[in-house]
Amino acid sequence: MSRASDRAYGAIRAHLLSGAVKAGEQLTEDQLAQITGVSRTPVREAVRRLEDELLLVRSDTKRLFVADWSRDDIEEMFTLRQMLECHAAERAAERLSREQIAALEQINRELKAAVELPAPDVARFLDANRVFHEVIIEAADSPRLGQLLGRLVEAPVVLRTARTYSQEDLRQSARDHDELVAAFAARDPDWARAVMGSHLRRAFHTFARAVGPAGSGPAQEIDAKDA
Amino acid sequence: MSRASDRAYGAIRAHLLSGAVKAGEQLTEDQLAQITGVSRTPVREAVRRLEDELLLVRSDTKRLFVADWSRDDIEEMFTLRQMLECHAAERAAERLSREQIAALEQINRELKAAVELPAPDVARFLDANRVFHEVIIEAADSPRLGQLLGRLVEAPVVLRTARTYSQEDLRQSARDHDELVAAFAARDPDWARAVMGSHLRRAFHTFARAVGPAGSGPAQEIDAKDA
DNA sequence: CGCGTGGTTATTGTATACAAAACGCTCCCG
DNA sequence: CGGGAGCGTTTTGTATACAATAACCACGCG
Repeated sequence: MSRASDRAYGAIRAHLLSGAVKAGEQLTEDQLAQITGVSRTPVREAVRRLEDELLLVRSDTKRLFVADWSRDDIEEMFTLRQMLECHAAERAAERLSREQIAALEQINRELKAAVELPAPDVARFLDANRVFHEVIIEAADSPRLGQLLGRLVEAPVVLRTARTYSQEDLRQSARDHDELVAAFAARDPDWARAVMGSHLRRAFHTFARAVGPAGSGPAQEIDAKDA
Repeated sequence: MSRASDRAYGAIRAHLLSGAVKAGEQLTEDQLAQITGVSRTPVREAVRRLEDELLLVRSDTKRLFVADWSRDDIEEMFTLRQMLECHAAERAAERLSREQIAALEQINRELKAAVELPAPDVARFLDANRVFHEVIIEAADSPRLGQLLGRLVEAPVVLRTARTYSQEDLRQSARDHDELVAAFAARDPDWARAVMGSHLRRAFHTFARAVGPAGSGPAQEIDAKDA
């Protein structure tokens, strides 16, 4: 995409995930323009993308806030993601080339390496994890499916709560990926779907544990007052 | 939303669906600004929304074109919509109030009236149909689900091929809606899901029939040359 | 003392001018 | 005759100034 609006997007996204701003906090386009070093025009474009990804939300009167995800919001997101990504895994099982399957194995080796260093490197883990899932979605060969999933996987919680992963959580993810690869190699769509389903559902519970039991967690109030 | 960008969105959308422009044709922001009577700034915002809804697409070098849906694109869209809207129907069956179910009955009466006039009034039919589905999605109480479905149902084919509906097609839709209402009244999520599934899958075949057999239909080439 | 009301400031929305990039054409060279 | 480099034109991207709207605050009235 365009240079300035892309830089703005990346900079704002990094700023949000860095934890420098609290959920529910108000932001202004001017602030973001200063932070990113570009004018408000590309900032507005970047902000629209981040709104689509639900990292930012607007109040009823157009004021801009950092999104605040409740536990129910997270569950809803994972449910939708599971529905779509199981479908993707099914299609991928029928379409992945041998080379792509080999690539997935390689990516998962990298992922395991990130888990097993003296201490797990969560950033590297997340990166490999993201690429792994992207390859599958790509192989599903359904552009709109990819577009819809793009929205969901950008959820803020993913990075925010990353550090609450235990090493055992990470290891289990790697094992899930291994089994996914096995399902792909066997060209078994049902198997792939099932593994993806449990993989994502477990991921939800890992996140949910960090946020708290059902019914708790931040409330998504955007009254423009409680900023 | 904002006044000018909203007017631009509506005007451009109407312009696209009016058939005044051919699929695959190139558009420029200036043209659209003239048509809509606002400056390029709100036009660009409107265009971004229409890109999200896949009514417009951009070439790899940012040129803007009217989207051209192949038969496979349409099938993909319906498959995703079916996946998501079946889920919505399931949730709605557990959540619809008596008042909402009564409202659905009323909407479907309106829909039947549109079908049975001396000649069917397709515009009225589509309007009632849209409202009917919106009520269900609303009742599903899943904001992101609604957001995702919003993308899909805006597909250009819906209005473009509307006139290819036979009266019998419309009557069958009305019967499907009746059965959905029955499933909701019975509070039976499985029933609701199943009816919604067949309803949408049949709708796909109705559309596909208009476009032609598998493998045919426009190709989604966006090489910026064939405009 | 509560609460609406007017004015003031902060924030978002729009228009316009300019910059950057891409397309298409011509012309030149092999 | 084909291909590619250069240049003018078209189209998109960005900055800035201004307009419209919403929040805030203080004041006065009941």
